[in-house]
Amino acid sequence: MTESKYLIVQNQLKEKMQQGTFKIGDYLPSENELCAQYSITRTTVRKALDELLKEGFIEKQHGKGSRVRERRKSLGLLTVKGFSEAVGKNFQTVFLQKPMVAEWSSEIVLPVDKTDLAGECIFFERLRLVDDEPVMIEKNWLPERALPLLVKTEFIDGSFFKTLSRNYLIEIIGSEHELRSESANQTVASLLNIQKGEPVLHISIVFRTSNPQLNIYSELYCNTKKYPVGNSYSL
Amino acid sequence: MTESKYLIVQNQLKEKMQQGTFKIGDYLPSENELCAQYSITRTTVRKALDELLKEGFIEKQHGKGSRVRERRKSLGLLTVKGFSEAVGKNFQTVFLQKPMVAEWSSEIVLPVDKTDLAGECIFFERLRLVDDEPVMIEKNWLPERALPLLVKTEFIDGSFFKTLSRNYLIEIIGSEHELRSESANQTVASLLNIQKGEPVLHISIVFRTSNPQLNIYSELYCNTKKYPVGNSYSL
DNA sequence: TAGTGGTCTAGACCACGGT
DNA sequence: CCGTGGTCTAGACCACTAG
Repeated sequence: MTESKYLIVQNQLKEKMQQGTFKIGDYLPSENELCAQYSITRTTVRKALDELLKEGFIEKQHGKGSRVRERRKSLGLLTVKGFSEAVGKNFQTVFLQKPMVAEWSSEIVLPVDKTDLAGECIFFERLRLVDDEPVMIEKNWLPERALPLLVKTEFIDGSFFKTLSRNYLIEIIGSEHELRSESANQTVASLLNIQKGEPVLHISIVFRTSNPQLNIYSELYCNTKKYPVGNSYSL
Repeated sequence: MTESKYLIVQNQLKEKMQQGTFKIGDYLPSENELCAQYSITRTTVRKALDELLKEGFIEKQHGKGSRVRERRKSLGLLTVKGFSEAVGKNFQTVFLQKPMVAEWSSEIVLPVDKTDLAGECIFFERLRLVDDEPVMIEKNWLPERALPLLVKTEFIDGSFFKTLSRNYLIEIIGSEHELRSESANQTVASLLNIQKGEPVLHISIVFRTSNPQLNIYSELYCNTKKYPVGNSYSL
């Protein structure tokens, strides 16, 4: 089965937006121009644009045109997307602890599966910075049996999720979150370069993956003063 | 301007689903049957069905038909599930301010549409309690032109979203969030019955609805000490 | 007024699901 | 096989935006 025409148009436009050929605020070619370019009818062009609209890539203005929408700039978490993909620019990740075998910690807020608790645990911890300012501490625990080689693996582009997908063909299929506003303790405060007692956003997550053996437990501590945590949902 | 044909079909089908003429799991009339019933072409029928699909009312099965979907799944964060559905038991809602005409407030964090700002604004504010303890302040702003009668409307089961769906046939189709951990100011602290300066979770939301004229702007302030904000995501 | 997107018609062929 | 939804064509007219 060959790819349908509207999908070709849709994906080519999407690529051009992601690659910067069409920048935020730019108008796409008009529907009639796209018809000509691809030698297809307006119905088909509109189908492609409707999909892009639905996915939040563009906005339409009657009488004017279709424009590339502004993307969310904040930390876009609480979804499947990790930090690397979410933040626009000037971000940096520092390992406070590279993946190592460790104990299951009582710091994990959400309930840990019994079967996970029964086995070994891998732990790693990272500090996320934007413009050289620390904004988030990220602690992760996961069962060793699911990813035995992780301790020796370099992360692709510094992204854990990308590494999971590329090297292990594992995808995130769901997650549970709990959010709390807390006063920073000494450790968190000094890492985030704030005063002890200042409010931080504490996010507890369990990621469910396409490998039923692999749950990922994360505790995040965010300084939201400059960079609020963002999320957007469509459909 | 007269209502477009696809909107007529869409809304009549929606009504029949809400009134139980079509129940969950039922197949809708086929596209060709709908064409005949309304004396319109398939393109127009499909436009109506596509909208219902987008809003989560139906699911389509190639070769079989369009079926009334099970209830909406939980969406992004805090989303469509308002407080009423989200918390298990022993909860209570108190109006601090019933819907009234007001000014667009600078308290709204996310950008307000120009067209919204140009018109009147309706505001209402509620306090949510669990076991008689206040846990969340919820402030809402929305354009008056979209829901002119809201100021006189009683909410169904105390739920704003349920009222939107049943009385106005409007569904939430997307949302954007920003989360911050903040120190409570005097007003927030006294309403939540905590000390000034204690950390609170501040959530800013824009809900997008199936009525393009209606965006809902919300600012939430949560005491997360006992009741963290939860969320789960699937697929 | 010219160009844009919004709606709609009346066809056509294909791919999928069940008989 | 038939009926379903999925894709697509080649037109048409309307409503909105802007010069």
